[in-house]
Amino acid sequence: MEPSAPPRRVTIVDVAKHAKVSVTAVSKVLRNAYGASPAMQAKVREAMAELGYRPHAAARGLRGQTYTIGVMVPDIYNPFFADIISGLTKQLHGTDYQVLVGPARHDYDNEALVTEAMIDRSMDGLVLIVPTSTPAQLQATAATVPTVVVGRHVCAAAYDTVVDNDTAGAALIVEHLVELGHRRIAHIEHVERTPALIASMPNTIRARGYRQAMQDHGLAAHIDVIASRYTREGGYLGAQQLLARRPRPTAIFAGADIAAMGVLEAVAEAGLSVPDDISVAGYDNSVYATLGPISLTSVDQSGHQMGNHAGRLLLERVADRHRPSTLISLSPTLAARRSTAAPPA
Amino acid sequence: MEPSAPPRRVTIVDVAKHAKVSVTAVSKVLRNAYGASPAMQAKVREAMAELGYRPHAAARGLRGQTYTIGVMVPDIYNPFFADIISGLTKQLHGTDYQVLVGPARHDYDNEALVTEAMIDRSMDGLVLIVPTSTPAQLQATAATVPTVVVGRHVCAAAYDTVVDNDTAGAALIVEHLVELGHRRIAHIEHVERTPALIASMPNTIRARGYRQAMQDHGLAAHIDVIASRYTREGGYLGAQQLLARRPRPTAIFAGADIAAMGVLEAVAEAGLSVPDDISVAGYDNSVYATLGPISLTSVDQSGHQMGNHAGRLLLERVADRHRPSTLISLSPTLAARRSTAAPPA
DNA sequence: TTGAAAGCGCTAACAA
DNA sequence: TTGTTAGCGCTTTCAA
Repeated sequence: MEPSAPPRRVTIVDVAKHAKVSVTAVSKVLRNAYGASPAMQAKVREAMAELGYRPHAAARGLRGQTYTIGVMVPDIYNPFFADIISGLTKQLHGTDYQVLVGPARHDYDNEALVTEAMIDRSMDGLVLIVPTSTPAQLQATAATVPTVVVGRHVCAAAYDTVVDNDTAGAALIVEHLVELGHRRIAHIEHVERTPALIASMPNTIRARGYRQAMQDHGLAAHIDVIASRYTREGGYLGAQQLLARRPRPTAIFAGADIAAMGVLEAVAEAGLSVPDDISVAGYDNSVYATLGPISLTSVDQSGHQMGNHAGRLLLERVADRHRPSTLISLSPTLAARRSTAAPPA
Repeated sequence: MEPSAPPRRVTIVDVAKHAKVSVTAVSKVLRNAYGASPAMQAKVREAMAELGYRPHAAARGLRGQTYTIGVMVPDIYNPFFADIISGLTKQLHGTDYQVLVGPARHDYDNEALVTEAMIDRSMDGLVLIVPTSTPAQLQATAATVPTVVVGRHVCAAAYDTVVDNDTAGAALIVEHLVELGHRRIAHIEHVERTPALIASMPNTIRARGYRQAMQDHGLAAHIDVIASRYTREGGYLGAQQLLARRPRPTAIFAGADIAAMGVLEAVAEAGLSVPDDISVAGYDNSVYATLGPISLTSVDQSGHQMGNHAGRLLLERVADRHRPSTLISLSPTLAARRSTAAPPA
C-alpha cells in the first residue's frame, strides 16, 4: 500500500459548518473568550468532539499564541539539565503549553541559532539554561519574547532569573571537608575566558565561593585552584596535577559531578583509594553521584525545583509582559556520601 | 527601564520594498526557487542582509515547510537517547532544519500528546524514539507526516525504521560470558505487558536473544529470566532475587545499563564483589558503563549513528514522500570492561 | 450575543 | 523573468 496523501485537517471552518455557527464563535469557544452563550459553547464543543478537531498551533501563532515554550539547553547529556527540563515539563503539564527542547551542542554560536530558531517559530516563551550569551544579548532576546534565564547570576528588568546560590554551595563542601578534618582542600574550576561572563557564570561563582570559604575557615594559605574544565577529561587532568603536589591535597572539590568522575579515574590510576587516601566531592548531585560504586558527596541544587519556578515565572510573564521581573535564588543542600571521610592520619 | 513592546519583525514585504522588487521575487530567492535572475538574487540578498531579515518559520509552515524536525523522546534522562539526538542534530547541522525535542516523561498518553503537539505545530518530519504506540498508531502518524521510528522492530511502507540488532547484541554478551567460563548466566528483562508491543520492543527481543544464545551454547537448562524493569530499582530487585538462588548465578546480564546500576548496588549490599564473586553486564554502552569505578561490560548500539541515519532518512522522505521505505538494522558491538571476568573457581 | 471580514507572513498558482 | 493575488488556519476588530 502506497502512503497516500495525508487526509485534510479538520479546521475551525469545518467545526463552524458542522455546528452551524460562525468561525468567530468557534474561535471564541476555543479561547474561552468573552461573548459566547452557554448554548453556543455546548454546540461548538460537541461539534469539535464529533469531528476530532485539534487546533493548529502554528496557525494560531500567526495572530495569537502558539502555546509553545522553548528550552535552550547547551548539553543534552547533562543530567542536571534534565532535572530542570523535567521540573519545567511537570509544571506545564495539564496546561495548554507544550515544552520543546532545542539542543545547542555545546557551542556558543549554536546557542544563538537555537534561540533565534525558537523565536522564528513564534514560541510564546523561552527558557535559557546557563546560556553563554552576554547580558546585552540576553536583554535583546527578552525584548522580543518572554524569557527566563536559569543558572546565570544575572538580573534585568526584561527577564526573570532562577539560580542556585553557588557561593553557599561551595561553602557547604568546604565546611563539610573542614569538619572532617581536612585543611589541604583543592578546587577544580571551569575557567571562564570571556570577560563579559566572568561575573555571572556559576563556575566562576563556585570558585569564588571556595576561596571565600577557605579564607573564612582560616585556610587562606591552602587555597589551591586548578583552572580546567567541567568535563571528565578536565577533571582527570586537573586531578593529575593535584596528585603530583607535595604535600598532596587531602581533598579535591570538583565544581561539577562530571569533572569529579575524571578525578576518580585519576585517583584510581594513581593507585590511591577514595576516601581513605583522598576525599573527592562534586557539584550538582546528578545521577552519577548517587550510583552505588561512585557514591559521590555533592551539592544538590534541586534542578527540578528550578524548572518548576522557571515554568511558573514564564507563564506569569506570558500573561503580563510588563510585570516587574523576579530573581529566584535557591539554597543548595549538601548530599554527603562515601567519597568523603576524615583525611589519612 | 520598562520592557517596551517588541519591535516589529522585518518581513518579506519590507525586504521587497527595500529591494524594490515584488514579494514573489523575495520568496523565490528565499526558497532558491526557479525564476529569479542573478541580478535579482543579488539585490534581494543584499536587502535581506541590510535589514537583518530572518524568515518566519511558523508563517512559512502555513503554506510550505517549517524546516523543523520533531523528536519524541520518552525519557530525557536516558543517555542512550541523548546519543541518538546528538547524532540526529549533527546530521542536520548546516541544513535549514532545526531539531526540537519533545520529552514525553515516561508515559504512554504523554507520548501521544507530544506527537500530536508536534503535528499541530506543522513539523516537517518526526523521529519517534522507542515509541510505545501500536503499529496501527505509528501508521496513522506516518500517514500525516514523514516519520522515522528508532529502536522498534517494526517496519511498514509508511515510515522508515532504524534499529539495533538486539538479538545479536544479547548473543554478544552471552558468548562473552561463556568464553570466560560462565554457565549459570541469568538475565533481567524489562517485561512487556501490552500484547501489541511484544513482538517489536527491544527489551523483548533482547530476552529472546538471550534465550536463543543460551540454547545455542547448550545452556538451555541454565536459562533464568527475571521479569522486571529497565530501571535502577528494577535491576536492584531483580538482582536480589537472583542472589538468593542456590546455586547462585555466576553472571547477571541486565538488558540495560541503568538496570545494571541497580544490580551493582544489590551485589555490593550482599557483600559480594564484582567481578570476583559475580560478573555483571549491561546494554547500551552508556556513559554509566564507561565511568571508572563502574567499568561495566556492555553492548554498544552506537546511538550516534542511529541518529545520523534517522536524520538522513527523514530528509529523504521529506523530499519524496512516496519513495519506498527503508529499514536500517545496525550491528552492535561488545564493549568488554572490568565488570566481567572468569567465574569463581 | 453573534458574525463578516481583514489580516498575521509566507507560498504558489497564474498572468503579464 | 517578473509581479499580482488568493489562500494556509486562525484571531480580532468592528458591525449587526
